[in-house]
Amino acid sequence: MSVYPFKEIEEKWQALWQKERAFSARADSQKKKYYLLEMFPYPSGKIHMGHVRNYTIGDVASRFKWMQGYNVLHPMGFDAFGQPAENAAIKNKTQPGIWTHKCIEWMKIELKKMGFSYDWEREVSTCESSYYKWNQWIFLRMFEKGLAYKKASSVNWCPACETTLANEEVVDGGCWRCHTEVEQKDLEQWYLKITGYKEQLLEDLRQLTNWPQRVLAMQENWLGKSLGVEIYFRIKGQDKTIPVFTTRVDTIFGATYIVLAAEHPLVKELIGGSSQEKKVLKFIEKVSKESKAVRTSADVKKEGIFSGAFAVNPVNNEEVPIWVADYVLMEYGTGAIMAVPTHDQRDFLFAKEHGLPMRVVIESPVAGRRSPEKLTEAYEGDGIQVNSGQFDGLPNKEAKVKIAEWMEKAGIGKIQTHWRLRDWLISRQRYWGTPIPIIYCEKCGMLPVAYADLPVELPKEAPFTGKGGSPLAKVKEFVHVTCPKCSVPARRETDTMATFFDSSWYFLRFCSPQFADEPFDRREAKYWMPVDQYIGGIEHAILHLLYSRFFTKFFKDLGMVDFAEPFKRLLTQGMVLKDGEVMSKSRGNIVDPDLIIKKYGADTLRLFILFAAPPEMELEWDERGIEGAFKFLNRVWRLYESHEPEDVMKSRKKMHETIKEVTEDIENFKFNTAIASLMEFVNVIYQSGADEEIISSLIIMLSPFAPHFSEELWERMGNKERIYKTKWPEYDPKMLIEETVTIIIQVNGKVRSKIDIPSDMAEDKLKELALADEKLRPWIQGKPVKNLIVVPRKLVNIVI
RNA sequence: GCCGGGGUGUUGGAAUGGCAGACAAUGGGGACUUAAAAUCCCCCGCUCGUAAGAGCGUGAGGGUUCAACUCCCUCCCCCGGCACCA
Repeated sequence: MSVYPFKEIEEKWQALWQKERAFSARADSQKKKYYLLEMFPYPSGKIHMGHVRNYTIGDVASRFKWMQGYNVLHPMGFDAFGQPAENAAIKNKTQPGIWTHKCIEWMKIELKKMGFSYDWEREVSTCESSYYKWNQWIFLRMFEKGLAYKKASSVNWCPACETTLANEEVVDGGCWRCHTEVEQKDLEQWYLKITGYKEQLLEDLRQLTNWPQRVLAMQENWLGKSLGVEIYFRIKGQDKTIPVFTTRVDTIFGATYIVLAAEHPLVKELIGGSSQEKKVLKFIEKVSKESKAVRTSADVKKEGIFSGAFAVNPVNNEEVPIWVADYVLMEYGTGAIMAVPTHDQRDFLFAKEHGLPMRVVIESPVAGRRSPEKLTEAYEGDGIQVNSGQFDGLPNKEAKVKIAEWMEKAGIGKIQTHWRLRDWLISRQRYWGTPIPIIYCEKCGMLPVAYADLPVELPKEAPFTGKGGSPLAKVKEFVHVTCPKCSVPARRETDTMATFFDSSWYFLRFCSPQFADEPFDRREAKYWMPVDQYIGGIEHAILHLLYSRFFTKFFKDLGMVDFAEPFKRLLTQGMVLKDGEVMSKSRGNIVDPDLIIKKYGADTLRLFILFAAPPEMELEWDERGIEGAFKFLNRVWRLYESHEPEDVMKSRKKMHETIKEVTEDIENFKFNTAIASLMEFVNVIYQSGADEEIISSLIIMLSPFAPHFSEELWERMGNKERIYKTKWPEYDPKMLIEETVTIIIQVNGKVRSKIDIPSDMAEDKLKELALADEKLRPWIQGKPVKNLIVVPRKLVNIVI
């Protein structure tokens, strides 16, 4: 088989692009900028198909924008801090820094083999002190503003990684990295007050019209804003109230008892001296030994005990018993609930178990009025208010608002907004991360490191073992400092920052990667930002994208940027599957991109991965598809070797059509159909021949997809200028106008005939022709024509 | 349960409300070849039919329309996010 010499060609052009600094970008206010960014990788040492897909999608867009005359910023770097490097270093008895640098070098080689058009002069690695210095700088600014703070609380703890985790890093109750079940631990830790931006984070989602719906939905879910009412239940015979929180204030008239969490501080006061005291205390002790998981598990029976006290429902002054139960948790809401057994399934089960009263207050439009005794489960749906005083007869959704407003006015409740979002825990008890720039002095307390003293360098060596707390705490030279205020011996903070801190602003650093005064040069950022197109995996839909949005809003408040959202458009590419499953080491179904490059070349791999599915959809790996892409490139290669200038009118027309389609498709990231159009174009050229112009346009349009291949043919055709600098072709709209068009003729919407007519034929004439069509005779003969619809240049529908 | 995205040939996937299945993969046939591979050309949704052709067909059922994969309603299934959050 004679195949084109892809190996030589690819090596040749990769070297030339590098030598010519082909894709280095410079801010230029005269030129329209385009900032194209793909999520930078963690330097594992090897690229996988997910990277190949992500970066190929970006590369096509980048090359296309260059050719359209944009000033393109297309940088690449490495998210280089993090646990895997530390674990690998432990395993291989080396230093994470050494290991990481090696990985970066290997990875760069692989990325270069793919022919990606990066501006390598802007490369950054987050593990360099020239980068993490600015993490510390940002942290200190946040500290000044009260947005970085330390507090003791119950935190997520991964016992395998021996470190804390942010809420966003807990997936299905397990560590996002190693899936070990996460425990709760009481620790004093550093937090970032992301909740200070919750309203904006939610509000600004509406600006992000070019983000995928599902990402917006996931972020909205995560922020979790819910409207509710805090209701005050007076305790009978006492001058105290119990606040409860509800999102279903429409069911308040059905609240027949209230429940306190076992840990609720009021419990002990309520039972003091009562006959119930001993029993309740015993119950509390029992509950305190149960884990949260058991208490909130759906299949474990809810246990509880009557406190002996009563409260008064403020809407109807009804006395209701106060219970203590395990299914109510102190962490949620106020640690106390109003129980509406008819309209909340948890309360229903509890009430049945303990023989508590029930009252229906919302009538289902389907089932109608039912007595509580007949209920087999709570009705949690919508309906009409009953037994609800002046609100009877209202739809519950309406009543919800009215009741809330009425209660607030009467001073018996307060409308409240609850959020799911919690502050971001950033302390990690690991070595390979940015040191938190804080000093503790026995006299002066907690002090920030002075800006002039940044960076706080991560010591080159530390006794990291993955066990036994922060490794930095064991490095004496690191820990022991003198207090910057009073000069007595003091010690440094020894936790490091979560690595998501590093990646929350790297897109800004790329604008001015060597800038030495601040994290980024404001003027450069003003020119390049926001990112016009961001591309990455859906797995970052919450974590990284939410944190980056938060940082951007913070920079805006500091006056460092003048925009609130960092990423204008977002594309989340689908995963690469093999045999219907995600490619992963543990499944053993990985296809190594390097082997494919060796066998077929990078251009073939790029072409296949773009052709096999639209970017945002899952892609099933198919070796035969690779063959197909390879065959296509060879077919184009032979075309160049032997094209004949025959009667090329047909090919020329097709050329203009193809330019239109490919241009529009690339703009809309529909690369699979863009490639399909190019294949059609080649098929037409095989039939009808081509001249220089036609071949040139084909090669140019192919170049974002298969850049080495196209560059080579372009040169062989005698062009001096590189193809990556060539102007993207434009089509002539006149060439798209057909002289004759095929008209579909339908009878009652079914295709019965087709005719070719001059495209400028008058409508009346067309109608006449259509009605006279021989093929239609059996269908319309003897039947009156009721209606005749003509869609110009497309079809005629005869309604009979 | 709530929110979001999907469901089209043997397969990956195409179709501003206007010829369903572009382009490819698989399969079949032909040309070239001593032969094979490669290459070039042709065919390829299902049913009936020698054929011409007809009927059916985009998860199911309704609706709107001259015309529905596309818009509306009800339902089923798959994927993802959130969830005993009061």
